[in-house]
Amino acid sequence: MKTHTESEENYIKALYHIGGEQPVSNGDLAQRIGAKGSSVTQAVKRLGQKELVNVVPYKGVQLTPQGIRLAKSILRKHRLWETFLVDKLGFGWDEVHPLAEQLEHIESEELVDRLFQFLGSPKHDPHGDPIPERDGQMPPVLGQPIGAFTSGVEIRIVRVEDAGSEFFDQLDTMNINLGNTYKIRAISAFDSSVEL
Amino acid sequence: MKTHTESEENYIKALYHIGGEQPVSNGDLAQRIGAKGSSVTQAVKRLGQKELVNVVPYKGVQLTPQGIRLAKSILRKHRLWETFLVDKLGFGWDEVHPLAEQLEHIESEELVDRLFQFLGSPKHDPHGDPIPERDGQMPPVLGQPIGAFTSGVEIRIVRVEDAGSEFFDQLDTMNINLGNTYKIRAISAFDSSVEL
DNA sequence: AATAATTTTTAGCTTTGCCTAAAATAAAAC
DNA sequence: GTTTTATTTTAGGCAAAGCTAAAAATTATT
Repeated sequence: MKTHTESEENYIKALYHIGGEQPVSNGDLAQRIGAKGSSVTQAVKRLGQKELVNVVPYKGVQLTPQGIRLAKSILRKHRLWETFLVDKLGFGWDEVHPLAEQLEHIESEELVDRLFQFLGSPKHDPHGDPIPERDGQMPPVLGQPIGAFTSGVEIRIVRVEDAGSEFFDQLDTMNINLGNTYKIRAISAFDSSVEL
Repeated sequence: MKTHTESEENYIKALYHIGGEQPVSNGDLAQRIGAKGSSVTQAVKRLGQKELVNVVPYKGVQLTPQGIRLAKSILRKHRLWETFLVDKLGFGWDEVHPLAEQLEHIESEELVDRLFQFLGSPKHDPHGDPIPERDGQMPPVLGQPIGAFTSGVEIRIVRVEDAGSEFFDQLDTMNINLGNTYKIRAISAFDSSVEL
């Protein structure tokens, strides 16, 4: 596995995040990366030459099998580091993302393997998201969307999907935490917001 | 504390390693970095504009107080990560340098503080080198150079100075390890090599 | 189907960081 | 104290990544 630049890895990650194995538009990618469309056009051209993506001009970009493998290995590192930061260093689960974003670019197979061991071979990260295995397999996603439940039912929060830090802050001030159990008190018919 | 590129940090680190607070020649720096002299000239010019070094053309480069502070903070991170890799992940003390070289560029004061705590506030890294404190103070250097002892004396190895991996390999095959105790059997008058 | 609006690409510029080759300066040797 | 040698700097190139502004292609609207 060759060595990639941080920027390249960020594109691969973004691609996987937005579209998974499906094609993604230039615009969506640009927005996610936080760069202008013209920069993205160039970037994906470079990725295309490295066989990490297939590019159809004016149509979209799609990860190749190689690209998917890389994306998963980055995700694996990201989620392992998040687990480390929370479980071992005592960070809050809602403040580790930016740090993991740096750590995920460290390259060393052995480091990842040892970290995995050290953390007790976790299957899910502190947000409840599945950690890809060495071979790219994905553990099952935990739980069900909160909208699947009805009023009065008791639920335990096992996963909070990727969201902006404002949402995390809100959960924080509302004292809602992963792992806790709540009872659904009411569900707004208007905007589907849930009262716990 | 602004944010610096990885390359910049590598120059600062190299400068501190070769010359400490003293000026360093373009050539020495080039050799250490593994780049050509012309590249170094440019690089130090950039560092000069950021007030990290003082440059006297044709004469040498010297770290400013700011530069020294940065150098120490990088060294602190480097040595803390090495400690982590050895103490927690079980790496050999002679194989962690390249990894620490990547990890030392992760930027987060809080991460460093928490890591320090997690490791039990260590004063020295796995090679026996002092870990700079938060404020830049340096714990005392352990032990004395092996040349300071005479034949027949019992010594314990507490520190192995920065050396190439060939030297580490040699120690490995000779079964010499940090922390172990040995008796000096003979000292060669010819090349000062020591038999343990 | 033709025009308008949106999206994507191309063209050209900027910075970082490295390179080679040539010019300038400093150090060493005669 | 010149001259030769070694070191350092300048000049000009190249690749990665970003930008803006203009051109081209696609999609949407009448």
